[in-house]
Amino acid sequence: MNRSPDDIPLKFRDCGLKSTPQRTAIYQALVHSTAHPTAEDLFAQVSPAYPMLSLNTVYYTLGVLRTAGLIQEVNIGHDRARFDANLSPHHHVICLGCQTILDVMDQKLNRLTSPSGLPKDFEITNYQVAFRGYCGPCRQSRSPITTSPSGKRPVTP
Amino acid sequence: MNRSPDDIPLKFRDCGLKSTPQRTAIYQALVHSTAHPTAEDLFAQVSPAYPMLSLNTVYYTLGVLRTAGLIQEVNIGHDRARFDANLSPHHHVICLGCQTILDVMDQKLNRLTSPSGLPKDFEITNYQVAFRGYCGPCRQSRSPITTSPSGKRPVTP
DNA sequence: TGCTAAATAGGAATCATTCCTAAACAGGAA
DNA sequence: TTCCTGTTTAGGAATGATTCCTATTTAGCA
Repeated sequence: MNRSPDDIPLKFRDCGLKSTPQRTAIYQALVHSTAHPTAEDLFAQVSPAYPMLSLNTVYYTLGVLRTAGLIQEVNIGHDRARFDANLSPHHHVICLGCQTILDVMDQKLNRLTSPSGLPKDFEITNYQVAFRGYCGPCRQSRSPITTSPSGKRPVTP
Repeated sequence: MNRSPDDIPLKFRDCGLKSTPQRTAIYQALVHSTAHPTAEDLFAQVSPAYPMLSLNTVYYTLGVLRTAGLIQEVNIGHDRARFDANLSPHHHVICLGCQTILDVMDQKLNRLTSPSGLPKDFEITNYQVAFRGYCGPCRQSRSPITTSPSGKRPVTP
């Protein structure tokens, strides 16, 4: 029996989730994106095909998918949640200018050893490296730094 | 001339910031904490000494200090911002149970090389490793996993 | 000592996210 | 196939962190 990795309804059933058109569309949009979209982004993307779709449903669905382990939440700031259907071990590069998130699949980074000086009973389940900086276009338009208190600024660790 | 690292008004002036009692108290509270407090935490901590203090001022002050490079914002989720006055290169261990953040000063982690497969013109200014898992107490009270859609769950990278 | 721009406090506004609820629906049982 | 039941959906309202607006106060310089 041949189960394609793109058979989303099947994947849902494997996780004990009901398969609905909305749910499938939302998950599919996320799987086909590398942009780490927000709930609103996904809503905008799926809405045309499902005019009755509610943003609520997007949030609910993302919660269900995350709980099922089919997607993960990526945080680059505290402002809004972004999501990623890429479950293979990977890390992120974040542009502080345009907030773009790029995936980094670098095997070296997947072999970091547990850090020293940790409480003995702390159990690490996973880790992620977040590289921050500026992409080409943002580097250029960055000369006149507007230093408003609200403006984000890079701080070297 | 001897300038103590604890002379906060002096440090403020060095950064071109005015020194006010509220600002000093907020910064001092953050410097003396390793708990990565939220704005509200700091407000609660400083409030008793400054009953007229407004939460607004805490937010404004944190923005100013961040822009000045005296503190950094730490994000463990998108829910609320947490702050850190520890500017030496370090990383974080986050308990997914109680949301505690521990500092990790591990020299090995400060020598990661730039990841492969990055656009040539991307300029990395800093990076941070976030280890996630469960501290001792939270490991114990975790056996019956309540899998509600809203509940956070670890996802191995 | 006076001036001026920055800082403060308070209230209102914003916006992502969650909560609540009734109607619609998927998937198993009969 | 049809029925039943628990899940999912949509919409509206609520929540809560953060920001905006503004008048008053204050730090630090001339």
